[in-house]
Amino acid sequence: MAKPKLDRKTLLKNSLSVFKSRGYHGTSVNDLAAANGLLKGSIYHYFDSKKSLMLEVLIALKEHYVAKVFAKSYDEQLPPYERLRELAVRAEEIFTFEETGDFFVNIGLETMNTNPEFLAVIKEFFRDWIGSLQDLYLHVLGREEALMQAERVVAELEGSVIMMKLLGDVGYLKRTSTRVLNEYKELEKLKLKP
Amino acid sequence: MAKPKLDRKTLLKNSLSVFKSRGYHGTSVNDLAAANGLLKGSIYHYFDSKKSLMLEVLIALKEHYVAKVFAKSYDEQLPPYERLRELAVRAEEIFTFEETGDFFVNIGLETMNTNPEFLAVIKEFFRDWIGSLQDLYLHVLGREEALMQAERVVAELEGSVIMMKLLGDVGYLKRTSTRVLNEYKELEKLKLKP
Amino acid sequence: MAKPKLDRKTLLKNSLSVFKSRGYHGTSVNDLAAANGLLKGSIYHYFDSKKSLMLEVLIALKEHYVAKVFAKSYDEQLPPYERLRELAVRAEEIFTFEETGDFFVNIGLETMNTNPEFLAVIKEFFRDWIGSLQDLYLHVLGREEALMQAERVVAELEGSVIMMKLLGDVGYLKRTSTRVLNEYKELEKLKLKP
Amino acid sequence: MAKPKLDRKTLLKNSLSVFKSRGYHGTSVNDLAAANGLLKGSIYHYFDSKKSLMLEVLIALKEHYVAKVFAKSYDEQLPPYERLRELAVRAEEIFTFEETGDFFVNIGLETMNTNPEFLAVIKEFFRDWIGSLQDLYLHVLGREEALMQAERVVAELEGSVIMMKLLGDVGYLKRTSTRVLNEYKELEKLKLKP
DNA sequence: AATGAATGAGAATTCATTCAT
DNA sequence: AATGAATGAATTCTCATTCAT
Repeated sequence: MAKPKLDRKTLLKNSLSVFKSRGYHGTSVNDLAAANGLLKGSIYHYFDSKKSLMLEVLIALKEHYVAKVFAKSYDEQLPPYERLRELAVRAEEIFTFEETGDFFVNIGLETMNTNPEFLAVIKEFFRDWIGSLQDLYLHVLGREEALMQAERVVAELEGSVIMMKLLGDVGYLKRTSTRVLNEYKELEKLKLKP
Repeated sequence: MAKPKLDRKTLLKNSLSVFKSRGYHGTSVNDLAAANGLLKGSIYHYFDSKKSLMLEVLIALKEHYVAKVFAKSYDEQLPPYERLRELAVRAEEIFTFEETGDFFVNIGLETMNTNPEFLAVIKEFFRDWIGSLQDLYLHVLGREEALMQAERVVAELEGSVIMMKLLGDVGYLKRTSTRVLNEYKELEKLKLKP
Repeated sequence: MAKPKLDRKTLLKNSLSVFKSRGYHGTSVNDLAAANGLLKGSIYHYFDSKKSLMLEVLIALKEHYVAKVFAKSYDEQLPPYERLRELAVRAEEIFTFEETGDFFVNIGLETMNTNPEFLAVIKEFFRDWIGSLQDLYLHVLGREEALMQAERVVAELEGSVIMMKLLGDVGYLKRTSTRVLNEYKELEKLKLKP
Repeated sequence: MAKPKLDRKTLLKNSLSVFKSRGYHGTSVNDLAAANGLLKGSIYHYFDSKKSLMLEVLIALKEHYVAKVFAKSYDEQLPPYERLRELAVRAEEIFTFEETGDFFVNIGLETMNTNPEFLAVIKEFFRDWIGSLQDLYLHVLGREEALMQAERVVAELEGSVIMMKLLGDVGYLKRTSTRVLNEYKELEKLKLKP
């Protein structure tokens, strides 16, 4: 009774979606197997442990963001403001529809004390995100200020997403990203005629 | 074998401190009993279940904030800016030293899907906090804008605390609260000479 | 549904008898619990792990031998030969009826590579046994020769027990202990008129 | 991906060496496959089950001893004492370097209660060994005494090997085989001038 | 012949909860 | 009130075995 040939990508995707809705501790290996149409023991064909599966999920997701989202920041085809706008649009989609954006925060907070190995990947995710934003802010601010601004924007977005989730109010994120974009425009103006 | 009578307040405090450092699922009833100098079975003299204990902890903590922190907003003895400053100072203390501020976020995110009964209390906490800030912003802004501003501030603070925790960078929160206070001052100026 | 109050001694005895007939790996925690009239999970009230239970069984058994059997060697009430005879009689009983004598060998061989912590206790058992025999041989031999003789006797007895077990022939042990006793008598004679 | 045709002999040899170092229960089918450069599923092309593989290993090993070692006893080219010496030398090599001599004892003790089918082969091994020694002792002793002496020697050797293994003392075996040879010489002398 | 996917039973262990004392 | 024994369901993980390709 073999066959269906489950490729790693789908497996990670299915697992991610379970982890997303149940958290790390709340997800059992049984849940993960079921989400992949397998029986409990069979998941160990693909992974050594629940821990290593989560780790791979985190890494894959992080890499997806780096390649597909944060990369926009460095797209020389577009003017900086447009790049920020694209980032913002993508972020909104991700957070609102894919419900994936706060995954790193959720898992990070939940497992920080019990599974520090996850934290390394999560930190990388945020550093990459901040780095890509800092790059955009360098067009309108000095090095030091650009970093602080990037950090602030990430914190604000994450804060918004969390409030959105907890309070069930979809407006938060929209308002935050609009504000960020407007502020960027102001900074551009200031830079032109100081 | 001192029998310190174990009043409800200490019991909740001890339990809170365990939940804080281990999360909900990560905390065992054994941990809770031990933190109170009891053996596992004995804690059931005080509570029906782990769930109901957590619920009571959340409620007590929320009420503590309402009475001791958010109340500052309505303290007519002080000018609005000073009230905000007091709130900010307390918030910083709470988040940085007591590590309690993000408790609601942590537990909320961890248990949202598995224990929705907690979410009600968590929502109340945030609505109260936002309400108290809105009251302060009403001194310098219209109703609608004051609400949005209050919501934004809470989101920013929570975002900062989370980044602080995950990235291990203590600066975030300090900078955020400084910024919030400065912006308030700007709003006060704007209002005086429009 | 609590009560029966299982004392540690019976628990160890029951566990020993399961380990004896099934070996370490062949014994499941379920077996151990059942042998004590408990359900699987309940055994963890008494022990941290299967490993630590086995360790305690080994230690208790070793101590029993030291106190109840090997002690005979030092009994000044009896002449040396009589002490050896008592030791031999007890050994025969132990090996033949209690089927316990080769427990240390069995477990030692089975777990040597996987659980080296057991080996320490097993070595102590054999060193104590050899030590007590050496003491008896000191009455008729020099220090060095007494040790070698003691080691030899232990090896012979263990060899006999194993052959007995594997080949199902009860004679082995009897013959070995008879021979050991006779040889001791010869040594005594030799010493008197050299 | 060399396909070395994997003849039965190598397969059994590789499997033996895994069983030797991990025991029966401690060896997984995966280990056995890996030791033969195969993947788990593939080993079932060669064998029905782990059990039947072990059985074949035991049989092959026993036959090897019969043909290559015990056969020495019947070598009319040599005087009896020399045959015993050759046997002793080979035994020492086997026990000390190949670590194979106690394999029958190890597996026998470990599986006696769970896999009695192995025991038959193990018994044959010992009976053959004893038989070959008895044949040598018939040159110097009567039938009954020769058997007892042969049994005793085997028991002593096995006992020595086990003590050697458990206590990590290499001297045991050497001393035992030297003693056995000396005693044989004494018996020869006794027979010549009674 | 060899593989790799899948199985399903069973392993050790954890844990919230109950209850007689 | 407090205890400690017991439960039983759930959890992570292992493993011998099967079978389509």
